[in-house]
Amino acid sequence: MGLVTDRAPKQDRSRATRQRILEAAVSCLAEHGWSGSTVAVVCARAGVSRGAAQHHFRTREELFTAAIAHMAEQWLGTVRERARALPDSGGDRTYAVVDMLVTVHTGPLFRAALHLWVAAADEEQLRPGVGALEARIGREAHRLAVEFLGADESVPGVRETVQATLDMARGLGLANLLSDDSARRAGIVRQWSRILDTALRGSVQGGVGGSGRQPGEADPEPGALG
Amino acid sequence: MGLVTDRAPKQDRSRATRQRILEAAVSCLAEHGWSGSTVAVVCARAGVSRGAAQHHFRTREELFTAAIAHMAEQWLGTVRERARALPDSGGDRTYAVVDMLVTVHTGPLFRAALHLWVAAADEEQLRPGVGALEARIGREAHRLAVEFLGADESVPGVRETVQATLDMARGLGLANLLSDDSARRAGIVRQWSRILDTALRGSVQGGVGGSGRQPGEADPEPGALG
DNA sequence: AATCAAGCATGCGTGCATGATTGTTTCTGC
DNA sequence: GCAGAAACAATCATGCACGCATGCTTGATT
Repeated sequence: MGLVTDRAPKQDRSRATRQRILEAAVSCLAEHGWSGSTVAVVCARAGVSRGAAQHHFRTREELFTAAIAHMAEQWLGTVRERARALPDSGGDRTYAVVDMLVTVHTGPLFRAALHLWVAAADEEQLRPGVGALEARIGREAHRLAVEFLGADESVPGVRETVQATLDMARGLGLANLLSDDSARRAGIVRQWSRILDTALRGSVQGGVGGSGRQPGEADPEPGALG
Repeated sequence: MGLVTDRAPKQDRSRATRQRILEAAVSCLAEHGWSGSTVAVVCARAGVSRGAAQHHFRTREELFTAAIAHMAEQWLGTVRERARALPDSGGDRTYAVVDMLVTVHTGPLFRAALHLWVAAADEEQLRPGVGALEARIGREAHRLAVEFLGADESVPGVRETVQATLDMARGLGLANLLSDDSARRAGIVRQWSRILDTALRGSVQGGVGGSGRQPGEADPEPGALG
């Protein structure tokens, strides 16, 4: 048959090392930040040489662009995994959902994404990739939060309430960066879930200005993951 | 009299350039991030040579340590300035306070602090200084929020509600990093100010687990500024 | 078995940021 | 007015990270 037009990656080893490099990149982002995640550091963590990384990704930017997509996959898997452990219904479920949302914003994946996020604010080369990650993760996070909470977005104010919950989770994840914030966080999660439960039941509703948003059309929500 | 033991900075020019370097450092942090804020860049923005900066701050770390303190001063001034424009009372006041808190988390000062914050998660040399900034700003932010909102922290749950508000503001500030998030933010601020107003009036209260915190003893709240 | 290409490792050159050194101007004290 | 120190400027030296170019190893094809 013809030549190697299909670029068949029959070498399983190649894909394996590629995966190792990507996972090492994400880990290094969480542990050493953006500028600290040099290709040499990533390669050292992956246990390969710099030449290997350069074979798979010509430039550093290309490497982390791929790592961003890798992170999105990991995040979706994490959330779906944790979602199975949620209680079926009742007031406990609201707490469980809020706790889960906040928890996935305090893990290593969120740290990595946060580093990328902040770095992308200045490094122009990162903005497109991180922007795509942000958009995708944000939409998914909001969609899953609405689903898990059983919220009715056709009720005015509910959408904003859910968004506020996610933004608070991001804030808590940010607060957990430097020091262990788990003690303070626990109390906030409890209180927030109470307030959220009350708000979603209809006590605190009301149209938000003249927005008049339809349930279907989503405004982009910034994404962050844990 | 004796020699220059008192280190009297009689040279006004010296203090002036020092201030210019510090302000340039903060601005560069907001615009170029941590690793992008090289001393040469800061000096270029300040309009001085690298030697001048090196005269005032021997090392880069020393420069940004001083810049951190400078930021804290600026932040306090900004908040006090904005606080004077708050309405006296009524439901509008809650909205105005929330809006103000969120606004100061979307400005250049918050961007600079955010960059420092994230950088300090990895750069060990930055942690003490940024930790102090975080502690001071966090305490002040919480104290001012309680004061402006007229919240009664002796009521169980109120403290956590205020903290959650600040964490949400931080999350909104983070969301505003890459893209202009003002439209989405406006709706969230409106909705949350409604919920917060209801929560602070006593509808959504309740002890937070077995924390049993006394009103006086503050747990450290992470700081962020705008 | 031989050959060829992909996967991978090693060494080199360039550019940049930091810190240190030296030189020049400006102010202060006697 | 002069000496001395401080403020500031300019240059040098070291280290690091990236990208490239070369060479070795492994697996696939015939």
